[in-house]
Amino acid sequence: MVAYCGAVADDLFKALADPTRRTILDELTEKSGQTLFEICSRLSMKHQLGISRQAVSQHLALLEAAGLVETRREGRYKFHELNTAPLRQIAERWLVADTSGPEKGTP
Amino acid sequence: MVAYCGAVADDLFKALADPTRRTILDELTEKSGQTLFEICSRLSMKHQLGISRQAVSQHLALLEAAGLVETRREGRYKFHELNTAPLRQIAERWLVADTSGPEKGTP
DNA sequence: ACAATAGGCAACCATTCACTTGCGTATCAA
DNA sequence: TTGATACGCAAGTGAATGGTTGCCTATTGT
Repeated sequence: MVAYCGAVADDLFKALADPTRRTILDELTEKSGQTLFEICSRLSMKHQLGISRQAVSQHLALLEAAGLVETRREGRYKFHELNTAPLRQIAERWLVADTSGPEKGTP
Repeated sequence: MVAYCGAVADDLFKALADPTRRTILDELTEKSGQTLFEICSRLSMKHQLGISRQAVSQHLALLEAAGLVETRREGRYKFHELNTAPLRQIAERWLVADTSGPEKGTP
């Protein structure tokens, strides 16, 4: 089972590489099911991010491609919901059978 | 406690954004304490990565800056060891208090 | 019907990034 | 000492990335 090593993992890690996208995930964690404008407002108000609507839209598209965000349309509104499932693969890739702390200095 | 939201997290996620660096982490997971040339050989042999020594060195520098790799010199050899500690922050950031599966379709 | 709202598409620009190339330094073996 | 090994530093290059601007479509309210 090496599914997480392919292009899917690439999309996932690339999506997480940007601080703005991580902040969007934070916002969706706090309140899932927000519209584009709602996310824009929160980024501007709470995080002082002077960013255009289109920029946020592109970020959301990347997050959706990575499977971290799922969308649902209702009329002219499009709601964005967080999906944390892909995140579970990350830790499992390198934390396999290693529940101990970091063994730095040889004791 | 928002330490994982700062520049440290930025280094961490940027380090994980590259597939070659993730492969290096895989190799160090399999055998920790490899030298630069050893890593180069493995990338070339096992993963068919036609990449220069300097490129690998730069990747290792990034991984070290992210705290994922720690080094130790012995003579002219420099051994690279994996440190999985920073990875634990990732899951904790968005998987907080959500141990259930992904609730996609409402059942 | 008409205007306002919510969002999408595409081109362009500036920066960053991965990688190479070339040279330099330190350690070890002969 | 001489040469080979292991690694570091720095500049340059091409591609990818984040962001903006401009225009377009669809839905909603009056």
